[in-house]
Amino acid sequence: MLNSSDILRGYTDTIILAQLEKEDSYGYNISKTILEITAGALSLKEGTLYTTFRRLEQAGMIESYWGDEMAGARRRYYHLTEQGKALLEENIQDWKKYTQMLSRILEREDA
Amino acid sequence: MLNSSDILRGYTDTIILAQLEKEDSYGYNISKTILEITAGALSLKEGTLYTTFRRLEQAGMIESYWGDEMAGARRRYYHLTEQGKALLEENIQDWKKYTQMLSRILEREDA
DNA sequence: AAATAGTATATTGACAGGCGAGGTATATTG
DNA sequence: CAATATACCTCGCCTGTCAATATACTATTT
Repeated sequence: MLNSSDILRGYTDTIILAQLEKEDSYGYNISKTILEITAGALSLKEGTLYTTFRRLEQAGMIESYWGDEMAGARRRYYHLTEQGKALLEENIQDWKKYTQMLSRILEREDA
Repeated sequence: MLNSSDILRGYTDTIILAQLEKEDSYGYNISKTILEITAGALSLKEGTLYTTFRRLEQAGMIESYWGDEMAGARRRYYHLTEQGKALLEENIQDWKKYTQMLSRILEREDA
């Protein structure tokens, strides 16, 4: 009943921002990276990924540009803006806070 | 941008089940308890609360009965079933797993 | 040369959970 | 008697996720 779609909800933004903090990247790559890190347990589906990019770009959190690959499929790279960096910091703080609260609610004395 | 509604999504069930594991309880009381534990940061809204009760009862995770209060407003108490207890255990394990994964994704070396 | 698989982006409509707004009822206190 | 607190319930909206679908280039196999 607790499924990964609902876990993801609210965190896709943060996950993407965190990836872009390391270096500029593109959809397919971010998607694969998350799959690797989580051993397949968490996957950003394409529909989610690209609608999230649109939302974050419209909000000024990321900027995009086309890569100059001479071979293979074209890639749209994303870059974290200053605003995006600030949002990431905020979201990570919030995440810590909420995790702690859920911990207080869910963890029983005997657990 | 990271709002509590999206954090909650997927966890309301688990939060309610966890409260009912301690003892039978009713909507208004669970709602207040969560507010207290989280110092107001997490609140189960009524719309959410009661639709969740319906869902969990239909799924056989909880059972309800009317309290026998002689005074005050009537209370519908909920009781955790064996199935519900099993689901709670499962959800808590999942929660730990997902938290760990998010931690791996979100926490940077410098953090 | 045709088929298959991998890389890569994008859009659409359906679905489900959370929530605001509305409603009902009882008890207490100023 | 008005306001506040306790207590329950329902309806329809909103938003994010996802399945399905489409496009296009490259490399490898048949």
